[in-house]
Amino acid sequence: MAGELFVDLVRAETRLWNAVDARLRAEHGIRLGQYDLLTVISSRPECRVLDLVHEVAITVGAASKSVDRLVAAGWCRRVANPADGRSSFLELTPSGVRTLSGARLTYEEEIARWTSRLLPPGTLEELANSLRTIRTALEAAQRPGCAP
Amino acid sequence: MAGELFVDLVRAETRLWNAVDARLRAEHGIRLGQYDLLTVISSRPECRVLDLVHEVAITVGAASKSVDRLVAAGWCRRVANPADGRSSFLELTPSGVRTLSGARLTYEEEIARWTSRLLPPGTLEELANSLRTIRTALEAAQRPGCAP
DNA sequence: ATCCGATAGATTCCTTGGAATGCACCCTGC
DNA sequence: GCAGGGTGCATTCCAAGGAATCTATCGGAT
Repeated sequence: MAGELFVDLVRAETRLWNAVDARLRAEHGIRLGQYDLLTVISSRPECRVLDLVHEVAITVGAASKSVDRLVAAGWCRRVANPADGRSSFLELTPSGVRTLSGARLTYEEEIARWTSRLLPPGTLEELANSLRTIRTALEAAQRPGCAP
Repeated sequence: MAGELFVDLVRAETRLWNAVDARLRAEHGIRLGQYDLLTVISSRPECRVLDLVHEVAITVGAASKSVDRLVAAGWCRRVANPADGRSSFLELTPSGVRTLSGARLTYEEEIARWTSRLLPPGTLEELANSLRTIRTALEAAQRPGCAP
């Protein structure tokens, strides 16, 4: 039954998310969701709100409000997009860069604790490949213009 | 880097959750989170609110309110626990049983579409094993009385 | 140049989850 | 038996996301 695999996927993701979130909040004062968004912003040259939407699969409204919070926290700012007056480019502030790089070790360490330190290298690699395959297939299907 | 695996895990889970949720809502009028809870309740003989909390890793308050909604939807009821006046046992109503079994095919089918129909059997099995290993390790660590 | 549909995103309302509090009820020591 | 701490759950308050609406802007057709 595929359903059992799905339940394990959901439970593992939930608990791993909670574990990483708890450590990031306690040690760096940042939520995992925010860390995630900052990472996306920092890795894309001219990142807009819509790019966050497509990357993390939340609604436009939620993304817009999340960015508001990142801006309020001083980690991010909106700069005018000269080529399109409707949108802004998002970029990290120096404080955002510092927070992100300061939290990275905790992030990687806590994840490694429950993945690479738990599974042998070959198994780990196959896990990574399988998850990427599933992710890629879903992203391709959920991209604009796929009604059925 | 373990972080990349984690991102793929989160993105795959989010999008797979959304895909299954959308179909369950459209075809059976039930949210995936509710389907999940009903499944847990139906699979445990004397299920209490706290059992849901431990199984799906949400807070007591959230679980209590989720059960309220299941009751309001007519899928579930609380029956007095004769051995402990503080708690109730949760059980499905006939309508809950019908809804659950009616939705099961959609659930399994949509999940299979992105897992067993996407990966060869051996890879699939190893994916299931890895996820279960990670889940089990996290559940063991997050169980009552594990402060560090 | 202007009109019109499409797009980016901000805003509003509603639902849901987390954290903290309150309140029975259980259980142990005395 | 009855005080006092612990437990199970409901409730309250607040933060965050989804859906729908609204506004400004873009881009193509005329």
